[in-house]
Amino acid sequence: MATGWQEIHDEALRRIQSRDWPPGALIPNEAALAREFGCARATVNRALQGLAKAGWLERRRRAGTRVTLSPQRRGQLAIPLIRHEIESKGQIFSHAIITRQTAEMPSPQRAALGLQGAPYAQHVQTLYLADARPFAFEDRWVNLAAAPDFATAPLDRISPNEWLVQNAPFAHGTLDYSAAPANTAGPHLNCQPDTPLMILERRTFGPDAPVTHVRLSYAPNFHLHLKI
Amino acid sequence: MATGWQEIHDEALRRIQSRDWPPGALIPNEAALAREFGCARATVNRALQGLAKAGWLERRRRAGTRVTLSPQRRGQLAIPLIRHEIESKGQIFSHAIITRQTAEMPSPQRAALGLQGAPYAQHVQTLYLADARPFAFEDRWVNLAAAPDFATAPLDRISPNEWLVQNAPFAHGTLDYSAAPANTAGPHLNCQPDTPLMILERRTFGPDAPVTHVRLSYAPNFHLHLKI
DNA sequence: TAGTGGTCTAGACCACGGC
DNA sequence: CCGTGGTCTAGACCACTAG
Repeated sequence: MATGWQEIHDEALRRIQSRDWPPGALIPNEAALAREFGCARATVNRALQGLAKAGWLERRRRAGTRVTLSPQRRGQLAIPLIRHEIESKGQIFSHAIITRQTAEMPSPQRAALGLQGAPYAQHVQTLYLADARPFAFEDRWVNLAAAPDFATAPLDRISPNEWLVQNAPFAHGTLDYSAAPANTAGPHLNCQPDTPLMILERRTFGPDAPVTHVRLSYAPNFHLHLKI
Repeated sequence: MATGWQEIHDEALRRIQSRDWPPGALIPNEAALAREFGCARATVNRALQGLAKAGWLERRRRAGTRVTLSPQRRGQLAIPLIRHEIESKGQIFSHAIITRQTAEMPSPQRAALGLQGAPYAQHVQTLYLADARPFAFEDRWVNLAAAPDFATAPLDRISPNEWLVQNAPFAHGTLDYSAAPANTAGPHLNCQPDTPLMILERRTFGPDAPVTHVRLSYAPNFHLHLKI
């Protein structure tokens, strides 16, 4: 049996899920619940704020707390390093640099990152392997203005993915998953050009400037798994 | 300029991202930070708990608070109703029931839901449309033992998706995205059987029993978008 | 065992926003 | 206006665990 604010959290969630507090209903205010549970109002507040953040409740000053009408569930998607993703399955991780060159960033990537002008960038194609079998093919452009040291990073020893995580901490970014034919990534992943693959396009922004644009083609049978 | 616990949260995050507090480092304890910011320890605690929950800090009693070595970013993936997903893009939502019949649940779905025996279930195939164009094709099995009223749900007026959300609140579930050829969903989505599609397999469990298994084939060009 | 974070309390003030 | 949730405080006790 839980005690403290978690107990109130769990009991409130039970009442919501059991429709004891039906969707859209106003629930008792914090002071009333504090009396009911025999605790301070702050303890109730903590419990209810958690439920509100999780989407079960909607709270407004003066108007009180209501059960969300159609709770929109949120999935927590962990974005691990590819190395960790592979090692957590008990497989051996390795990577191979296919091409690496400094060049002007092409238009599509420039546009995706919102870059003006023609910034110099480094283009790296990398194959990630699990137990020496292709896991994903990565086509990456790095804005050298935001991460100048990347030009001399020892990518034979540390993958571009991991180097950037460790050396170019970022503030925010976007992920975009879609399905597409393997096309030119096919040969690297030992599949036909028309094989459906999961594609991840990722844009990463530092505090001041865009850092990198990545297109990652996962080998066939890749699954993106979430719990809700 | 923020005030209160958010100010401390933001300042701490700035110190982490700027490597003022480098990865792995021990940061000052709560009492010291409370003195620095001129506030109560509870206020510092609230700020740091938020950063810990977001993965930036690791906190342990007696050992203190450390900056996470390789912060694993988490994406928040909202799981909207398909209707809301479409309407939020300014399109008109509609749906059409393709098939609907009560039958014994087949093995793959039974296994996915962990069901023993041969429970009766309802099998529904639904096409979801945005502006009268195919958006997704759904193949769903509903465990009638967990949601008996589904057998008589007016699915011509409310989609299976929405009916279940409103009438069979669930405790937890799993989502599984992958890429696959359209196959038999192709004709419904106006594409060739070999067109790559994003597939969502979803399992939903109520407090007591498994509720439903869904395989959703999204039309071409569907993108799953996340911010991190 | 001693230092750290986790939590609770009783009270207070404030911000918001129905009415 | 005034009831509601949001937050802060000062202090207290507890749970955990490194040393």
